[in-house]
Amino acid sequence: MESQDLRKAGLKVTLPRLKVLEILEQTAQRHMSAEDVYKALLEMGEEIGLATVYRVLTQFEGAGLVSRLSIEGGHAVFELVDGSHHDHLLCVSCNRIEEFVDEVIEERQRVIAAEKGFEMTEHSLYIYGICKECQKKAG
Amino acid sequence: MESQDLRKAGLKVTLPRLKVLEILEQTAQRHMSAEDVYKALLEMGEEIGLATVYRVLTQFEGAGLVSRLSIEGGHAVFELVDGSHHDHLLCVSCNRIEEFVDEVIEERQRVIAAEKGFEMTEHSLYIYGICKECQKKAG
DNA sequence: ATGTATGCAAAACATTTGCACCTGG
DNA sequence: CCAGGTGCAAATGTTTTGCATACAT
Repeated sequence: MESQDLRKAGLKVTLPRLKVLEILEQTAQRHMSAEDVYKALLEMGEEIGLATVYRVLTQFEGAGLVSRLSIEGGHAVFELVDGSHHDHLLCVSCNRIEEFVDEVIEERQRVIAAEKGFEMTEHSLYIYGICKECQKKAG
Repeated sequence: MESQDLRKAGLKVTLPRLKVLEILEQTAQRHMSAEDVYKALLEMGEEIGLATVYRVLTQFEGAGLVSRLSIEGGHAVFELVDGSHHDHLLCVSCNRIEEFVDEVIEERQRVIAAEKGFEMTEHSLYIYGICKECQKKAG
């Protein structure tokens, strides 16, 4: 029951919010831009404005339901939060996104922030490259 | 003689390009947005259009003279390339940017990319936090 | 000369906002 | 009923582009 998630997050349970959450949960593609979500809603037959999609995603981010990736190249990409922190590997050729966790890197980041006198609030790590499939295609 | 750098990069030596390069080299602030560079040019009395600043910075990036940081929050920031790779620490309160290099992280990234079958082309790592000075101010 | 580079204004783009209307609790 | 949510269109902020003019070689 997703309405619980919304209520828990202090958000009124409305149709647009439920539908956006549904899209994020049910779409195979785990990482979606606001535009992607908007298009998915249209295909689903829901008449929800793009501005609302942006508002809802931003609220979800504030509520910790969703996190926003800041990838190179214009538009933001969102993913459902599943509790576990992770970083991303992006294929520059096919835009596939994979996730990984590396405790060694996490620890080094803490050490570096401490050395520089920073109180770390968050961090973002993206590795860009060409995935296995695209390497094959390119010969 | 900066004109050499431009010629070496395959760029015709023009006044706007020389001036932008000069700003990047002589400004205390190592990390500048296009707008920052544009304002610095105006203060210097140079009548160079913002569009040109963008074009020049993009060409410099292509030529490897400059690198573009993709920081959260809208506008891109540029820095002169000095040969050494490094990552960044950003203060979310005063926007100060510090640099660091960590060979352990570099190596782990290579390993992770290899494990996932990616041919790594580049990576970006930003640690966000509150710097020492801002911690003091905030009490 | 002549192929590029520049300046300006307009376009493009992702995202945000103002406001009248609608809706969930 | 009423605070809060939504849709639409217009505004925003950054970056890009078309085109006529100016410049480097």
